[in-house]
Amino acid sequence: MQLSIEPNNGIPIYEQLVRQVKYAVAEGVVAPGQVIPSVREMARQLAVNPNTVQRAYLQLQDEEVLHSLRGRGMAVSTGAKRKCVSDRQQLLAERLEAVLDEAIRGGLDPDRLRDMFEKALKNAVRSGENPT
Amino acid sequence: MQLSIEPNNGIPIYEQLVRQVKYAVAEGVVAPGQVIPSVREMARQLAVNPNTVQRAYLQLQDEEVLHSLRGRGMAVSTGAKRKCVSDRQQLLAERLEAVLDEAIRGGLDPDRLRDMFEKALKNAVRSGENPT
Amino acid sequence: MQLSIEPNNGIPIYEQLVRQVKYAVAEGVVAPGQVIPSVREMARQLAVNPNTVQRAYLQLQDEEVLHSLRGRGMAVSTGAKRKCVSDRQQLLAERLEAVLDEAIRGGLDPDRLRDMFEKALKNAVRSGENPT
Amino acid sequence: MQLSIEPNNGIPIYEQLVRQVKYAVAEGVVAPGQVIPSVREMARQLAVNPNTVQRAYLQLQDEEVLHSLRGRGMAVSTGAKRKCVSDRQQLLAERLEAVLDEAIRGGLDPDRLRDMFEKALKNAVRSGENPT
DNA sequence: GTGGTCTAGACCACC
DNA sequence: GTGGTCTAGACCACG
Repeated sequence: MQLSIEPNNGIPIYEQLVRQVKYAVAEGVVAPGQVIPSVREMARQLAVNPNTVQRAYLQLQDEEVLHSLRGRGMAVSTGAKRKCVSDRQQLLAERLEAVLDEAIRGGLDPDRLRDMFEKALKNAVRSGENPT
Repeated sequence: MQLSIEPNNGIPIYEQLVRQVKYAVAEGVVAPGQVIPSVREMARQLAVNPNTVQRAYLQLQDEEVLHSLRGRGMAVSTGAKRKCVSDRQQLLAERLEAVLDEAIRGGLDPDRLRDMFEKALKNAVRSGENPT
Repeated sequence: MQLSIEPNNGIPIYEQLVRQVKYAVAEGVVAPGQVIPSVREMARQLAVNPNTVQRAYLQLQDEEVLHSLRGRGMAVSTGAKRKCVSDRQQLLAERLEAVLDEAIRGGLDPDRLRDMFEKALKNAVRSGENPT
Repeated sequence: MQLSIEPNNGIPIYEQLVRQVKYAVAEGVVAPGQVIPSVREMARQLAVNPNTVQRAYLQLQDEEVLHSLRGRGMAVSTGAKRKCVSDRQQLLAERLEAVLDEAIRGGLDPDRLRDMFEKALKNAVRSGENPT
């Protein structure tokens, strides 16, 4: 599991960690039952404060994506994959709707938005193919 | 010009004000040269601290959307309308692309996204017609 | 006496009036004893609030450049010309020194400043010859 | 980095702070990447309200001289030094020209101004050597 | 009346 | 600890 965080991009680091772990689970990069890197190890790899990693792991535990194996670390929970997949979809839907909602309230019409959507989609796909 | 702010929705009040004034200018609700409500008046209407309104107006002044008429109030600058319209479009495009970018990186395919887009768009339009 | 004020250039309007009247006196455009336009007339000509003109005249009275002739208006005082000439020079010296002082404290060396002075002087002379 | 502010000299405190930080950056007193004193620390040192310091830092952030490191403080941005050096020079040139412009319009001749310049320069240098 | 500045003190999220 | 936001209330200059 290879995570990458961008400090100071506006999104809290712990939040970036939470999302990326969820993505990794949803994509099957880490399978239920599998042990993930320790707080210390992860903090070292990402050059991040251990407190920050701890916070992310705690939140993932609250959301039942991870559970702790006493003395052995944190492991992906059973059922986490299904949960992450549907979470991802719902979160995305909410964010899309929030953006569109503001756009509509801001006076843009749906057809105009569809154009912008297709353009943005093309950019996003391309940048996904040629990661910076 | 009738603004509405939602406290505690995560977006700072002054930022909400900035956006809404820009939208009002973009939509022509207030025309260049026109004087907008005073800091105190706006603060009273929105039940918000005058300093918060002041901060929003100050930022709009920095962005050359407003300018102050000494002793008479703040007025919409010439050229502000064009600026606000293009700003709105660019901001929206960036936000759309950010969401889509993350979606693509998160493993969703374009057709799936198009579906979600249409659904979100329908919701947004409906909530725009029946404002909460 | 032809004055011109620029609203919203940062310098208070009443201050611009004070300076310009002093310049006019220093240059001999208006002579001691001569009556200057009334507050109302001046305010009308410059499209300015009469209170603002009043304030400027009051200050000029305090500085003994003008004095009021009961029922006939304000007139230039005897000795005002000499005073205005020397005031102008002293004010200018102070401002020059303030700028240079900050420049020195800001780390620029005298030779560098001399260059900038000559360049600025050339610009100022040129813009004085071809008034905008 | 040792700043000093003069309350009630007409220039807003936050503006004095902005200028002095820029000077410090231009002079290399603080290098890009370096973390500057926190809002609270600076406020304590200068016996000024933290909000006032905050406002100055915010403006410096808008001008891309500083950027915030979440939870760690404010740091000087890369490229800030070059920017500050050229800003300083341009600002000074503008102010010099403004003063000279008014002097010319006020009827003083260039040679007279050169004399005044040299005298003011001497004073400024001396006061720079024996700081009050 | 207007905008502009400043103080005092509070709460929050983040590291 | 840090920066960021907000409130409350004050004073000033300007028109």
